[in-house]
Amino acid sequence: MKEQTSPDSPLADLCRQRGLKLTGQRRTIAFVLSDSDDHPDVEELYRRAVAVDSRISIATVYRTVRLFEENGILQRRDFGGGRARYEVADGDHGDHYHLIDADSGKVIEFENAELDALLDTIVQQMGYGLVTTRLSVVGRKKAKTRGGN
Amino acid sequence: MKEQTSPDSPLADLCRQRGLKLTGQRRTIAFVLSDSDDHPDVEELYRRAVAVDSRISIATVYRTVRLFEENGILQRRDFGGGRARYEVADGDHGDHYHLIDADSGKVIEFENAELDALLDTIVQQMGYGLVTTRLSVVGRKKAKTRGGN
DNA sequence: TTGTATAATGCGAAAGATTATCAATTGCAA
DNA sequence: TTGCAATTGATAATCTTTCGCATTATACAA
Ligand SMILES: [Mn+2]
Ligand SMILES: [Mn+2]
Ligand SMILES: [Zn+2]
Ligand SMILES: [Zn+2]
Repeated sequence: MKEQTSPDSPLADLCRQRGLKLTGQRRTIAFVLSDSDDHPDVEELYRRAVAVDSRISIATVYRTVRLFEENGILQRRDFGGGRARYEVADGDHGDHYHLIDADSGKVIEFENAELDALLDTIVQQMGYGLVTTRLSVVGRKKAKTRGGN
Repeated sequence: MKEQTSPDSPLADLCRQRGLKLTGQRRTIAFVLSDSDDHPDVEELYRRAVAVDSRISIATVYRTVRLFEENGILQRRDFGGGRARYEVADGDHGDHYHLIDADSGKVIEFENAELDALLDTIVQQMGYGLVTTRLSVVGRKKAKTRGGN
């Protein structure tokens, strides 16, 4: 008789690899995260998790998100607005950056090797080793056609 | 008979130029800000302001800091830690960036024209005009000498 | 499988930063 | 100097996140 409420997911496996106890709630939150390709805040994660398994409290989402971040499974982002937002940590490949549409708030990801290198060089020249880069740019869509949307 | 508690300052002049009513509290906060070359949070600004003129409440510091930011006089910074930090807005010259020492928390400013240009180019190529750059890097001091401090 | 030690959860309270409320005060234009 | 809208101080409210603690579930050994 199966009782498992949420399927396993890549993040659930990561959980095990880190030796974290895999509770039903964590499995559900891991599933929701694996299934997301945006940058939800805790409130939004909670909504998505409850839709999968209603036996979850927001306190556990807060706790799990923190645990996952401490274990390198999640990355916390700050796009302003006063609440933390989360996404699955980049694997091996380089970090990515975020462009926020000033009008819509939409978040657009981008990678740029030159930027990676330049930041590293700058920090090196200042006598430091680069630990973390916190970068997001806010932009406004250029009107390509007159009277454009 | 003079009653003016705080001297005028570059920021106080800016206040007038923007048509903002120049109250005693604002003059004091403007003076404190002009006098600072670091990145104080509101609590710290409050301390410094009270040292100059005790007739100031923290609510007014919050209000003033917000007003100044909305008027381009101040820039709000987020170095993590949950509280906003402030500094006088860069005048004409380009923005600067911040390197945070991972161990001491010390904030080191730097400018880099190549970085300015690269960010602008990247955003342009994505079809946007650059509005704001939010960038800070965390670094750890390289040991230059063995056994170094 | 069953039992147990331990870690995790749910719920509400607490904390910490910032904003809102509102009566009293003040800057400033007339 | 007056008048009045804008600002202030004190404090309550709000918002996000963390804590405390009794209850429950997981991992693991018997
Ligand atoms: Mn933030
Ligand atoms: Mn912050
Ligand atoms: Zn992203
Ligand atoms: Zn600075």
